Amino acid sequence: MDILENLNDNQKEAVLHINGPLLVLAGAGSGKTKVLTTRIAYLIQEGISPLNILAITFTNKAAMEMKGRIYKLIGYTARDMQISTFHSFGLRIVKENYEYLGYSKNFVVIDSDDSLTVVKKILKDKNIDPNKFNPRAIRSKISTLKNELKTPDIYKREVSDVFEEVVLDVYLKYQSILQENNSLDFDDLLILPIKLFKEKPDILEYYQEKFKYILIDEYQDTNEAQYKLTKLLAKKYQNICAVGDVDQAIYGFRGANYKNILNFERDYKNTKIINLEENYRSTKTILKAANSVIRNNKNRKVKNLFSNLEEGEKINYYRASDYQDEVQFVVQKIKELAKSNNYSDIVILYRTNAQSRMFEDGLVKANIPYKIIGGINFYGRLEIKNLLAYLRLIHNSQDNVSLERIINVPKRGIGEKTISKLASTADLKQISLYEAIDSGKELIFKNIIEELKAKKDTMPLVEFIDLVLDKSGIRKEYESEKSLDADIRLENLEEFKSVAKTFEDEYGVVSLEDFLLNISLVSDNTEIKEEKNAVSLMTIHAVKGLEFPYVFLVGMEENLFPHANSLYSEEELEEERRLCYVAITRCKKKMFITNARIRLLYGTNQVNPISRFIKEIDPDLLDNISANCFEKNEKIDYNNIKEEKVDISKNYDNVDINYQVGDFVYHENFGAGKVLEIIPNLKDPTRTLLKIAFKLPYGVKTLIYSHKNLRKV
DNA sequence: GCCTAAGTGCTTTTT
DNA sequence: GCACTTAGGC
Repeated sequence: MDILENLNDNQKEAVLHINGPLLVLAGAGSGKTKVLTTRIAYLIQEGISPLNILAITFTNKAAMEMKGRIYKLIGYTARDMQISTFHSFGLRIVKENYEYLGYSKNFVVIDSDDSLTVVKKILKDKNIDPNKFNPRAIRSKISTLKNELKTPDIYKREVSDVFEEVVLDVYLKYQSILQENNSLDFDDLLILPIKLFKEKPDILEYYQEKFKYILIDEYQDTNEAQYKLTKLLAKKYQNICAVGDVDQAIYGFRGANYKNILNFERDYKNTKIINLEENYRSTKTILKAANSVIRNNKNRKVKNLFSNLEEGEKINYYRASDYQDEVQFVVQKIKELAKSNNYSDIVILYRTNAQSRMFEDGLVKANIPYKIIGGINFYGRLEIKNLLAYLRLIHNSQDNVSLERIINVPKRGIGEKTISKLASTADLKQISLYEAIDSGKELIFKNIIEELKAKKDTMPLVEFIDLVLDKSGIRKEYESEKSLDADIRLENLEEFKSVAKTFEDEYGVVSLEDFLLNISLVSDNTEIKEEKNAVSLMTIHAVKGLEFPYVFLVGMEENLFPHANSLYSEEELEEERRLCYVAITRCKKKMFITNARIRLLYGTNQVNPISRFIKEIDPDLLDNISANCFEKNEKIDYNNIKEEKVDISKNYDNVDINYQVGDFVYHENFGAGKVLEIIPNLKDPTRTLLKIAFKLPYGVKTLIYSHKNLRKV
């Protein structure tokens, strides 16, 4: 089989380039993954050992996908090469060099939840008011600093206000706590290898020899640490192939710097640059829409991405009355599509995870199978986190964070007092909390852990997990509760066992250590419940790299998308726009864009303007559909009226018009309505409220509202 | 130490 | 709407 068969000239050129730096600027849908995978296959075909190849992606999903495609091309010869995310690559390096880095063998990797817990604890110990200094903000600042490779020492020099002083203070303590607990956070997985490589040239050289051929996907999304890490590794042989697209840089918020890709030529002499500009994915209409949006970014290199596919259908744009209407529209359209397509051809994309729930409800009611990708993490569930904390503590008794989490789970009558007593003993003797336990109810707990510790290597993983569930009392607690909630938790624990089972099946006998380390980097639960034919729901960030024939882009309102937090920064706004570009370019055949006139957000009804991104799309490409309103003199069915208040705090306007009950009115956002009641405000007549019935596509809704944006008809 | 009720503040996106 | 925190009664 000729692996070069289906490539165009530029793609072929990229594949055939073996030695020396190569930069592939690959527009959306231009066959980027194809180039990467074929190139790897070609390298191996040309006699380069798979052991010498390192390919780095951003998500586990992308890594899996890439592996699969290479296997398809050249079979399992490819098994020996390293395809992983930056973080799992970092983990590998740390695992191979933990001693030099000052950790012991049973180190654990903590997730961002745990690191937040650590920050909160530090604030408490230092008597810093978490209401004044937001723990999340502090954690995220520390993470940013770490990714910028700024140690506390370096940061000290630039601290300029109280918040930063607090950050510095917490940062120092945070690092020492992690070290004491023999645990690393995600950021350490990038920084520690860099530290190692800088301090130990011989070790660096070993890895340079090992990974002579390096491929980096989504190079525009690398942050300082990732950039440094690659640079160190590629320095000797310069056989680095970076693939990326500046227009798809969407991780600025976590320190990614798209300029890394622009500087590639400067960093690596004699770089060969290849542009991939033909899009094989989307119809002309969709590509034009994407281009018309991204064109509004000032900070970009103009490029010419084109499609030779058919013109295609126009983009459907539906401006719904409210979120329920928006959901109904989407559900309706999905039903229509499902007549001649698979559910798996359809994706619903939103800006924030919080938006997923209402679509989930709608799909459940309509009996449409769906899967949510990302969002509330399987491993983030309480029962799973607790079980994991047990496993971690059994594995690493230095892990104070895990101990505190579960010493009283299920309830054993151990409270704050006992823990602080333990903490002071531990502090005094310079030992861990676990080691400090010597009496009382705590000792019973310790004995359970000791017993489990002794058994951990004597049985298969799944059996051991069962044992932990039994001995800890977790299972019994949920079983005796007999509520739906408890049943779900038990089910999740069973699910966790099947994760372990799959892991064992794949790798043979595995140690608790390997299992824990492996699991710490898996964040998305997509692979756990493999639903074959289902509509996908995910954030736009999560959809990067994927494609679907039918795409619903929902919630296209100002404040939501672009998100309220990014409205005041040109940089962030451009990132939002790139995000929109990513969303549109996922679509192969037909796209649907929706928004809602009233949106239930944070518990109140809000009214948001239409997203600027919709306005940036050439109107000729859009097919507008709007919600119907009701006719003058139409009878209102008062039996089925839902009454809702709109957040009217900003909506007062001077009142000149005298409305009367029964008047027909028209409102910019809600459409036609009828005045049902006038609610006077005696203190301030300009603040008179009206109770108005508005007709929405699925029924009548009553809103209490001011006069703003309202007129008589 | 546990439980409940009431109060508070906030929510972008991910490894 | 929610998760999270706090106060107060048991």
